[in-house]
Amino acid sequence: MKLRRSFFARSVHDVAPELVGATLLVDGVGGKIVEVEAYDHEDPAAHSFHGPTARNASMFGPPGHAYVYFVYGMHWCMNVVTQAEGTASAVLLRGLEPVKNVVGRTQGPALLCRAMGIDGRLNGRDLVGDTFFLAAPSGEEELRIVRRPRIGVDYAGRHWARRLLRFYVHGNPFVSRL
DNA sequence: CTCCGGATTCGT
DNA sequence: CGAATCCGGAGT
Repeated sequence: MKLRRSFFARSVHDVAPELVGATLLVDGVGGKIVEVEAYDHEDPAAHSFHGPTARNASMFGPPGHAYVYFVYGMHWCMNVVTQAEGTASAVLLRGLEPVKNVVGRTQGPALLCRAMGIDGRLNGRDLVGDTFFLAAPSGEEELRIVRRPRIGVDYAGRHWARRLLRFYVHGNPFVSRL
């Protein structure tokens, strides 16, 4: 079942864990999301924390759209925008299990984007579409979800750095790190 | 306008 | 642990 707008128009804390197990399709390339991180609109680690800019504009846009950003001068990372338009929270995709036409490694936010052919062209694109969308988990398989602190956000301060905002499938080999 | 450093990855 | 390599955001 394709995920609808209403799925994304909720708190990022509800959406993030539910995205684990969902399948992402990008122009014929597909993979199952096995690791994500939640970025709350009040989180100092969120790119939206200091207000809207040209770079993070799509985070402030309507839910169910992609926020794709360029980092370290060489990598693309993709987020799924959640909550109401104007409330900039998003879910970073960090690990993906190849399902269809995926070439290369998918462990880590940047490798995932490279393997799926995701780059700046998809920034701001609607994820509730025909060739670009997310599908809910089958429901048949049992998913043991692990909650852990996020990767690389120590600068956000103890409180936010320690929060369990990283979610992944227990034991899945496509999770970026243990 | 300059400067710092990052939601990373890879090689040493 | 440092390099690669770009640009947003904060400070001067």
